[in-house]
Amino acid sequence: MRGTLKQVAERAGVSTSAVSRAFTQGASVSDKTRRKVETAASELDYSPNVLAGSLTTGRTKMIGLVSNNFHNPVFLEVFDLFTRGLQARGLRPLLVNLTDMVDPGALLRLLRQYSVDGVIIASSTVPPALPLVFTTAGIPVVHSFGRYSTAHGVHVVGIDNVECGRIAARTLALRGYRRVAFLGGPATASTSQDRWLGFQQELSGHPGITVSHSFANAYSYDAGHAEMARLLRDSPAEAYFCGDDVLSIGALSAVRQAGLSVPDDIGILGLNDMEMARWALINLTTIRQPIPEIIAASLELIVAQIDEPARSTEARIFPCDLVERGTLRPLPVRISGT
Amino acid sequence: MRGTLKQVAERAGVSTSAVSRAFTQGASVSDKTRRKVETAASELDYSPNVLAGSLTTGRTKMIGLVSNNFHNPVFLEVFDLFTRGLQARGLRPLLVNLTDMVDPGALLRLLRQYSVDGVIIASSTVPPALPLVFTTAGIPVVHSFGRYSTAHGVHVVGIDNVECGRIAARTLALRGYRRVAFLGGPATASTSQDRWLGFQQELSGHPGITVSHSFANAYSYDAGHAEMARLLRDSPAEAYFCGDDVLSIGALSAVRQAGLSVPDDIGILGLNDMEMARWALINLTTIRQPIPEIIAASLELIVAQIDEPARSTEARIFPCDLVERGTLRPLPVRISGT
DNA sequence: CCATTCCTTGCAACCGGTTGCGAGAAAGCG
DNA sequence: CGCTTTCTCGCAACCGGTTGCAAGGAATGG
Repeated sequence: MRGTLKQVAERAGVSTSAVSRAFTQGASVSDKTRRKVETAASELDYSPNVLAGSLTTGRTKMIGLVSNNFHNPVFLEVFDLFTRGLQARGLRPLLVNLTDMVDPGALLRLLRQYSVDGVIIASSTVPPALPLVFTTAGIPVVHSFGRYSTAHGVHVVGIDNVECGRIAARTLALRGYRRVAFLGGPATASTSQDRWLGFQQELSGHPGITVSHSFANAYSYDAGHAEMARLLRDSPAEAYFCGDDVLSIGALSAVRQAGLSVPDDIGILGLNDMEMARWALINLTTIRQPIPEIIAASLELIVAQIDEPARSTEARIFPCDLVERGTLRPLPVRISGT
Repeated sequence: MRGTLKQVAERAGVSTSAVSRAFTQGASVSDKTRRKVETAASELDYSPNVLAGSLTTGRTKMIGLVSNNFHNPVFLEVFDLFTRGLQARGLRPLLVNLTDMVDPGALLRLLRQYSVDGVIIASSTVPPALPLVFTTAGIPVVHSFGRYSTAHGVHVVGIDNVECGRIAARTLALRGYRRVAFLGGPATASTSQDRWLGFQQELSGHPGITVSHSFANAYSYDAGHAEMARLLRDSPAEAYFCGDDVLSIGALSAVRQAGLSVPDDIGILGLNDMEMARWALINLTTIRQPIPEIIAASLELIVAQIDEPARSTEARIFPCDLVERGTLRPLPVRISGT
C-alpha cells in the first residue's frame, strides 16, 4: 500500500495541512516546509488521492464522455482528439458506451455517482432529452455533433446539416446531374432530416432536376450497401448524396458490384471526410466536417462552463466544405467571360 | 445540489448507518426501514456517491483502460467491446490515451490518484515495462494484445504471433508462391519480430522458396503504401505477408496504383480481419485475430485478479485462422488420392 | 411465561483529504 | 528597536460515506 497524507506529515514532522498545502497550487507554504514535505513524499512514494480530495473541493477532474457511435470509424478519431484534449487540460475521460443504455435517468445516476465535473455527449443520433437531463441536474454538459436548433439550455457544437444538404445539392447541380437522390441514414436521426431538408430546399430552385430520397436503417456499410442494391433494381438516379462516408462506401460497393461505374454511371457524394475516404481504393468525393475544430470548441465550452456555471449556453456551428475526389464527375469546363 | 446520505437519514428518521445499509447489497436491514429509506431517497433524488464510499471500501469500480492505438480502425471495435463488457459488470472505464505519454511512472501516478481497481492495457506496441509497473505497485493489470513470452507477473491475453508467421508462411507456400516477403510493422514492435521469426522458421523448411523482408515505420495506411511503393521500384516478391490489415490496404493500394493486379501479379495477406477487410472494394485475404475472445478473457482475468489479488498470473493465447478472400491466388486444385 | 438466540439499529471512529480561523513567526517600516 | 503588516502553519471541523461494536428488540424454544 502506498503512503497517505498523514504518514507523509508524520515523517516530515509537519501537520497534515502543511502537506496538503504543499501539494496545492498557490497555497501558502514556506520553501523549507515544502522541501521537507517533498522529500518525505518521495520517500513514501506518495501522491495525493484526487477522489478523497474531491469530497471537499467538489471537483473530480473527471468528464463523462458518452457516445453510441462505436462502429463508425470517424469516431476513433473523435475519441483520440477528445481524450488527448482532456488530458492536456488535466481532465480524465470516464467513457460511457451508450449502446446498451436506454434510459437518460440511468445515465444521469451513473455519472452522478462518480461526480463527474462535466459531460460531453458525442453523438448525432441521441434524443435531445438526453443532454437536457444534465442541465436540469446542474451538471455542465456539451452536446457535440448535435443539432443546434434544439439547443435549449445545452451547449451544442456541430455543423449546419441543413446547409450541408444545400451544399450537396449545389455540388450535384453544378456537375450537371439531372436526376439526383438523397440516401440518408436512419429516417429518425435529426441529421438525416436536416440534410434532406436542405437538399430539397436548394433543388426546389432547379426545376429541371428531379429529386428522390430513401433512408438506410443505420449509418453503416451494410445498410448503405443494402439500400443501394435495392435502388439499383429500379431505375436509379444519376447521383446520390449519402448520409455519411461509411454509408457512401457501402453504396459505392453495391454500384461497382452491379457492374456499373462510379462516377461514369452513377455519382456518389459522402459526408464527413473520414480518413479512409482518401484511400486510393475508395477515393470518395465528400463534404468535410471539421472534426478537430468541433472537438476543440466542445472542450473549450465544457471547461468554460465548469469554471462559470451560470454561463449562458451557446451553439457553435462550423462550416463544411467539399473535398473533391473521384466519385463525382468533374465540373463542366466553362469558358470564362468578362 | 442533490441529497446526501445524511439528509436522507434525517428525512427517513433513521441513522446514517441504516441508510448506508439500505443501499448495500446483503446488509442487515428490516423491510420497514428499507422502505422508509427508499421513499426518503427518491424524494430527495438521492444516489450514493461511489467515490466517497470508495474511501472506506477501497473499491472505486473504475478500471483504467489504456491504449495508444487511436488510429487503427480495429481498435474502435476493441473499445466498444471493452466498454460494454466493463459496463455489464458494473465497472467504469477511465480512458487513458497513451499517445502523448511516455513515462510509465507518470501513468502509474495518474491511475493511482484515481485509485482505479485495475488496469487494462490494450496495445501490442507498448514496452513490457509498462504493465509491470502496475504489478509492482500492487494494482491488478492485464495486458491485452501483448506478447506472452514476456509475461512475468502480468496477465497477458493475445495471440501467438510466431505461430501467425508460420500460418502465413504455410498459406503462401501452399498457393505456390516462390518468392515471398514479410512487410512488417515497426521493426521495434514485438509483434513484427515474432511474426517475422515464425515466417522465417516455417519457410526454412521450403528450400525452393526465397524470402525477403522489410519494415514499415508504423501500422498505418500511409506507411504500408510508402513501403510497398518503394519495394515496387526494385524487383518485388510474388506475395507479401503484411503486418496488419491497415498496412495491407496501403500496400494493396500502392500495387494497384502501379498498374499491377492483385492477386494476379502480387498477392497480399493481412492480419486482424478488421471489419473493413470484408468490404467489397478491399476484400482482403487475412489471418483472423479473435478479438471478442481476447477481450472476454481480458475482462475475466482482471475481475478475477481484483477479487483474488494473490492469484498467480497467466497467459491466454488464442488461435488465429485464415480468412480467404480475394488478395491471394486460390489453392491449386489437387486430385484427391485415397 | 421466561430464557436464549438472532436480527436490527445507532453510536462513533474512520477512510484520505481540504480549509477557515487564529496564533505565532517573519518581514517591513520609521 | 518597537510596531504594524504579511506569511506560515497547526487545530479542528468537515466532505459523503462505511463499518465494528454493543445494546435493544423480535423471534424461537422449552
